[in-house]
Amino acid sequence: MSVEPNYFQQYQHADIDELADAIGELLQNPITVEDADHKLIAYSSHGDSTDQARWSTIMGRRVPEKVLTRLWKDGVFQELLTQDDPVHIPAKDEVGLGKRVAIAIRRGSDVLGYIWAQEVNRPITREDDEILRQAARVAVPRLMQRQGKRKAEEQRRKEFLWELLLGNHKSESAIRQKADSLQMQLPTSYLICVIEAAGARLDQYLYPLLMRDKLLWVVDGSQIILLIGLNEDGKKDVREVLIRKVEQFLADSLGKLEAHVTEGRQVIAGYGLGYSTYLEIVKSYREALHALKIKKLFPKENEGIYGYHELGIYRYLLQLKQWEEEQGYKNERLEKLRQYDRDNQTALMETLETFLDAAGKVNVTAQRLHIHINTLSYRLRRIEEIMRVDLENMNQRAALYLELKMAKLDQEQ
Amino acid sequence: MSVEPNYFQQYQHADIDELADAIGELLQNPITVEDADHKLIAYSSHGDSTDQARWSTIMGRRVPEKVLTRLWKDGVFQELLTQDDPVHIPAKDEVGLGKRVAIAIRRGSDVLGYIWAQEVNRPITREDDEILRQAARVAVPRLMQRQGKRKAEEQRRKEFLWELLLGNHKSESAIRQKADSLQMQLPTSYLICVIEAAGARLDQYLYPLLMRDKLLWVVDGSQIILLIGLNEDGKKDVREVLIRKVEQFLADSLGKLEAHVTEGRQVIAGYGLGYSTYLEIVKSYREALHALKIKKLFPKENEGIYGYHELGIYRYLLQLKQWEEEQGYKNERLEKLRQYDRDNQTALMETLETFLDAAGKVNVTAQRLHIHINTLSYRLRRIEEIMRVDLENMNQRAALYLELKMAKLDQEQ
DNA sequence: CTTCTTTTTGTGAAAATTCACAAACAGACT
DNA sequence: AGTCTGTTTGTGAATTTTCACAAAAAGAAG
Repeated sequence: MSVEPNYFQQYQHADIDELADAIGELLQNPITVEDADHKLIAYSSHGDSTDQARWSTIMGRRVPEKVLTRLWKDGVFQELLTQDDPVHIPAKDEVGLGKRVAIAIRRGSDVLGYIWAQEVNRPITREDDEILRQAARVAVPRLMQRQGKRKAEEQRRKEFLWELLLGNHKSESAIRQKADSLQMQLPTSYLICVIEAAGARLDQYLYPLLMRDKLLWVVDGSQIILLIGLNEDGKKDVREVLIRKVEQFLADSLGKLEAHVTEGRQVIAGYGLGYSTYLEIVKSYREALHALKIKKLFPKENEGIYGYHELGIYRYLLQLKQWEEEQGYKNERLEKLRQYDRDNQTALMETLETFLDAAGKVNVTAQRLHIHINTLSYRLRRIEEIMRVDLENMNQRAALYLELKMAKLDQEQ
Repeated sequence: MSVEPNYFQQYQHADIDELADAIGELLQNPITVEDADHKLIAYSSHGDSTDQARWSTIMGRRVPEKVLTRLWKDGVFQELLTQDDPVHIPAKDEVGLGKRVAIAIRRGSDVLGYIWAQEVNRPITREDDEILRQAARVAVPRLMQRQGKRKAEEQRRKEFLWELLLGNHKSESAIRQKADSLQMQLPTSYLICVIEAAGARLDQYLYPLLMRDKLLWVVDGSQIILLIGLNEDGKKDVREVLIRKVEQFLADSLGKLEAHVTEGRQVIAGYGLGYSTYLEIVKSYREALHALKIKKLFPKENEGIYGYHELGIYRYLLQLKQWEEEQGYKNERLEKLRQYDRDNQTALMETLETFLDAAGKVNVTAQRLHIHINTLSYRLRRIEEIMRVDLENMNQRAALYLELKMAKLDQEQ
């Protein structure tokens, strides 16, 4: 293996624009340098032939939204954010983007910006990768200064989010003012989503997602807390559709995440209701945490469910349980059935739970239990006798359902 | 109408035994005088021919339990307690009771005791009634002295019960001691039952019941609070059977009471769980009151239900409602359905409630609503669309059921 | 081993549920 | 008046549930 030359030795202390020109000379192609927020930082002056995307970027001092969206969609940024090597990108004519190569400028796990090299004068091959790698390294100190400010601001924003989550602010207008002073534009509507992973570094894992949607987020131990905006354009219907869209999106990506990361460790997520005033962020946060807690306690029962409002009776369960304990209420019916099961080595409790879970449908229940329908019918009659309940009565059935799930709380945990 | 003679003019200040003899002389039959607790107070010395019942009463200084039970069963005491006239009682040979006439000795609404006149030497006719009426009046002062003591004791017992109900005692042994000092034998197990009637004088109405079972009771405004004993003879099974018996009895008599007294005013009743230690009497009382409260709020839903343990989900409802309010949770689903009903003049809410109440049975629901089954099926599909719920899912169904009943709380009240 | 109780499975007929499809009706809007 | 939408009712067939009755299997108790 040959020793690679040090392409940018004389540019260690050069201006960032000079660096762009130098890369452009080496690759014989137009170069653009952006920060992590895709704001233009420098560009090579040499190139005369360029594409629509680069032209718009330079004129607007930022990469057009349309282009960014497309690149996120195609997974280009996901690649850039997770690897050190340059990424070769085919042309995307619909958004006026010619063929090019890009590399992330990174320091540790932080991405400070990107270098883009367009392919117009000559193709950029794998041999050129080292040039870009070195260029990315050399660009780091230059971007650090900018990043420093951004980081500090980011930090202050995160602190502000914590204040909001903990309910430290007492007036909506004060919140708006502080948000303005931090140059944050709070979404008109929002919800809080909390994701928890036992050992994984979630923020790293979620980086593409966080960057793409410019989400406001903070980390708390093994949890990451996201503020997700629901910007309503106008009518109420729109807002509802939007919420549902976000819910859909969350359910999708959280589902994927769960499936993806489950290499030994567990990922759980939950989100609260959507609100419009930021005094209520405390509620959304509390709701998200509650959903998370319930999902930990009843993983199977709440598979595919993330929203607090979707929890159904589980939303009440902990509260009810606590209340029962305070009152010192002892539920004899369930205990009697459990005792019967122990004495006779039967499975009436399981039968009852399956039956209730199946909303009283006998064939479903029998199938799930792998028993004959008449066996089920016999068992149900037996259960009614032993517990003295009427399973046809909705009040009793619902109460039993609640009691059963409550009982599982101290049984399994 | 002829003026009745004053039969007992010279006995106004005579001894109670002399009075018994005097009545015996007038009626030419054996006489027995008892207090309200059926303890023997006096008897005529004249008679030589007597029956088994009277003999046992005199020898035991109290009317045998067997005889009392029979007389309660046959409604004799109910008559005696509620009317001023003598009651003519046919012979009840099975308990060794010959034909006789009895009258209550009463002062105001209080029954102080009874005069019994056996019919052996000559029949006692309607003409003799006035003799017994006057005798009962003359006997009053004599019984008052005894009654005075009894009343004071009764008063102290009632005060003690109040102390128990309010949880003023901190140790079980202290409770037992005080009970002993008041010569009360507390049942080994018990439960608290509360009956409420708007305007009626319940204690008067329940007098026969209270007297018969020697229940401990206190009055609180329009409520009467009963301590009902569950004396278990031995095994656990027995206790359970006993509790069920008492429940049956309560349900029966309370049902009758409700049906009977509903001349404009409402009678409601509820009872708590059965306990064995008297520190827990507070719980049973609170439970009884809670059952009462729920029955007021949901009279139809809890018709024929009196026990706290039978309330099902209603047991949780108030607590949950309060929690929801504290959390500031707004239920949008139900509101949406209500709005739809308003906008389109439909009855989806009623349909949903009926469906849930019928435990998801379509034919029952359709019948109750007087609609075609397909209409119901259409409406249910509509409800699922509008509310975005899956009525087949037990969790959602139960949650909806709870929410619906909770919503009724602030809707109707 | 027999007897008794409890549990499981089977059969068959009546009743209820589900589903697809269609006709009729009412109200709102053009 | 015609159209559209939402609602109600009807029909019929496949499927499911309910109920009564009975036979078999398993385990405990004598």
